[in-house]
This record gives sequence, C-alpha cells and structure tokens, in this order.
Amino acid sequence: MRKVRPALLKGFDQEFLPQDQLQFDALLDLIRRNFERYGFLPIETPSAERIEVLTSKGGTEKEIYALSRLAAPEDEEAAAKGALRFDLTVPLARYVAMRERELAFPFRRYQIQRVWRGENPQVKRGRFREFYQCDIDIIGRETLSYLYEAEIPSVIYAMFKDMAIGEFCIRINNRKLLKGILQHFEVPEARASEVLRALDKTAKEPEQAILGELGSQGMAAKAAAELYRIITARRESAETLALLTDLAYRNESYTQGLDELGKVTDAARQFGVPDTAFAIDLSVVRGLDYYTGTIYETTLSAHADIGSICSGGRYDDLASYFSNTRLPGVGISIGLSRLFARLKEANLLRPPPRTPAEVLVTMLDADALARYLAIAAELRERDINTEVYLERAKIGKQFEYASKKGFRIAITAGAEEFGRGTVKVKDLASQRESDVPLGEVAARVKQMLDEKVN
RNA sequence: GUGGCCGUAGCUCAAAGGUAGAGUCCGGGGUUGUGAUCCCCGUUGUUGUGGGUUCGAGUCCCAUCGGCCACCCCA
Repeated sequence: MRKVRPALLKGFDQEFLPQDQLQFDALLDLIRRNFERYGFLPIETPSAERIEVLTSKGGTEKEIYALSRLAAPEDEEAAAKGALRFDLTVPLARYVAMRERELAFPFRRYQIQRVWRGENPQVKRGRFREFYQCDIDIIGRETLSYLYEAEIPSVIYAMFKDMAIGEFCIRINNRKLLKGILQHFEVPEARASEVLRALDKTAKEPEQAILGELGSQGMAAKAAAELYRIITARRESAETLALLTDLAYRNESYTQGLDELGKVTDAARQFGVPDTAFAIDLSVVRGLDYYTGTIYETTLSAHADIGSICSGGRYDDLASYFSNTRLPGVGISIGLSRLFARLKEANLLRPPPRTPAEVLVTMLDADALARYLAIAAELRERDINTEVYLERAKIGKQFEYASKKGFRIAITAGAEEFGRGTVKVKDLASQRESDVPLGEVAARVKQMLDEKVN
C-alpha cells in the first residue's frame, strides 16, 4: 500500500514530544495560576466566529482563514459564514456584548486559547499560523477606573517574577500623550500612524534611518531631531514625568495623556511594582487600531533580541461595533507559543519532569499481576503517580523504559520477594535498591520522593 | 505580496559527471531477575517532482513544488 507522507502544514507545526509538552504545560499553568491569583475568571469562546463579527474592525481579511467543507458545492463555499478567530479580543467584545446583562462588571476574564493568522510564519522568531494567546482584560460598563490600568503591571510583575527568567522591564506609554506630541509637531492626522510606526523602531534601527523616515513623512529636519530626542529619552520614570511637564505642550491630548501617565505609574508603585521593573518609554507604540490610552510592552533586560513578551493597553470602547453600551477596558496579551519557543531557545526554561508518573512497577512475573496492580493502587491512593509495565518483556528492557521515560523509582518483585513479604524499591538516579516490607512500600516511596525534592 | 538561500535515510550531513555513504536514532543480541557506557548484527532511499544535456546525472540546464531567511505586519 502506498503510504501517505507524514508531514505538517506550514505554520501549523507546533506539536511537541511529550517532554516538551510537559514543559509547555508548566508555563501555561504558571500563567493561568497568576491570572487566577488576581481574580480573573476563565472563559473560552468557539474557534470560529461569524465573518462579520471578526471583520467588524476591518483591515484584517488578508490573514483570516474562512471555513468551508471540502465537498462544498461552489455556491455554498461562496456563502461561507464562518472563519477562524485571529485574536481573542474581538471574540471577547462579541461575548460581552451578548451577555452584558448576565456578567458582573467590571468584568475580569482570562482566556487561553489558540488563534490563527495567515501570515508568513518565521519559526526562528516564534511566529506561527496557529498559536496560543493568553489574554486578560478588565471591562467596565460606561466607566473604568485608571486604577485597573495600574493593576495590570502588577499582574505582569507577579507573573514574570514567578517565571524566573531574569530581569524584565514593563515599559509604559500613553497614546494620548503621543497624539499630543505629534499635534505639537503639527504632524497631520493622515501621517500620524506612519510617524508612530517609524518611532516604534527606535530600538531596532539607527537614528539616521528613523530621522530619514520622519523626513519622508514631511517633518522638517530640526523638528524630527527634536521629536526623536524626546521619544528616546531614557530616564527614571519620575524624571521623565518632570521632563514632560517642563515641555508644557499646550494641547488637550498632551495634558490629559501626561496626567494619566503620572497617575498610572504612581498607582502601579502602590500596587507593589518596584521602580526597577517598570519605566516610561515614549517609543512604545503598539496596536494602533485598538488602544486609546495607557499602553504596555514588557521585555527581558538581558534578552532584548527576544522582543516583547507581553503587551497590551487601554481602550475606550471595546464593543462599539456590537453594542450601544460604552464598554471601556484594559488588557494584555501574551503570545504563549512565541514566548515558549523563544525562552526555550534561550535556554531560560526550567527542565520539566520527564514523566508525570514518579514510580514504575515492573512486571517480573506475569502471574503476579494482581499483586503489582495492588501495589500501584495503594501508591495512587496516597497520591503518588504510578504506572505499571504491562507488556511481557525482559526486566532489562523494562528498566531501560523506566530510564528513558524518566521515572524516579522502580519497584520490582518476584517469587523470591513475595515469599519474604517484601519488594525491591530502586532509586533510578542513584541506582540504590533496597528490600522493603510490603506494608511499608507507600510510606517508603513517599519518603524517598520528599527527600529528592530538597 | 517582494528579494536572497536551500531540498540526499526518521534526524544531522558526506559523495566536486562514473557502484548512494557515515554518524545518530530505531530493532535484535552479548545464557538464569536490573537502565544511561561498551561490543556485535540488522532495517531505512523513485537523491522533492517533471523534463532536458550526456555513453553515464545526487552532481550540469530548464520548469515546478516545498522549506528557510529578510522586508511588511504583528504574538
């Protein structure tokens, strides 16, 4: 029979060997645990949504995968109603708009699910067509206190501290402030997004390249240089605020943005985020379509090349396309697939357990199966994850299996041991083996496992 | 979508126009009931696909498909 070549689809290639999956799951669990610590509630939404819901914001068709059956007749295909979601924010907006009357506001939810984008994948940078996002958002009804904007850095801080992947910096900026600055430099509205995009590259590109870009957007050389200087000033956040206050640009957007930035950073400190972990950074631009106020971007201090590991911001009205109620919100997103890929590449992840089970009960004598199963049952009763080797195989092969899979303890017993009322308990790492009376097996295994942790 | 690089065993790669190989992995063995080392044996290929040049093509030429990288954008 002709075999089908086992192969994956470009960009749909994130599957792991069990050992890597365990490591991935550990990272996911850590993120979830921290979200829950702050009282965020879990939700999931369907993988596919109505096309008009997904495209309500416009401009994203290119990367959206539409749904259609393989055997669909042409007319049906043309009428495809559904498509795979490309982020978790649009589905959230739809979700909240649909359930406004049942939810408790401010609504705090976390969502950890896959999303799909038809862009060119770049494996080395952790970019795929199917990937996990971990989002938290806080949605208010009509109003939402700036204090929630200050709470977000606190969640980020707790989470990445827990991850123990080195020093990181939560860089904070404000879209209104940026808008005010551009207004001051008389950048026309139509050119604003191009200018911001250019400023967003200050970390990657040399000054000359950016000044050139600003010039081609119509800025005078002197103004461009001045703008560049302000945007790239790196100071303690208090100093940056003082500097911005001194500039005293006279427009509403600037004044309001500066006020918000001051209040949010001040409050973040009260939430316990140390000054070493955050900074005001005017070159952070982020999500031009979404955010209207505070924006965040987090990077690792020792691994700038990894880029942003978590980003988000405040928006005035989440569900304006779906509801008349004004729903302001603030949230962040972690690209988990990307984060995992990059952290693993940089060797920053803790090694995972090699198997979820700690004990392997070998089968030396198939006739004694009942006794092996009884030992395993007793261990599981005591919350010790245990596997029984059920294939008839030479004992050497069973130990090889135990070693490869990473069990910590193997239990072996045959007629000889059972005759004495004992079993052999072996620590696989140290290769030490001892006889243990049947009644004490669980207690002894538990003791060995506890010792190893310390 | 635009530009550059690359397709040989499951994986990493040799073979510079003349019989397709190595390492690794995987499987078996090294006499009674103990794994990571070592030794022996073994499986694996329409050289991405199609055409052309040649006595002869993995190698040269053309086309095509696939992959990687950069740009755009973003997680």
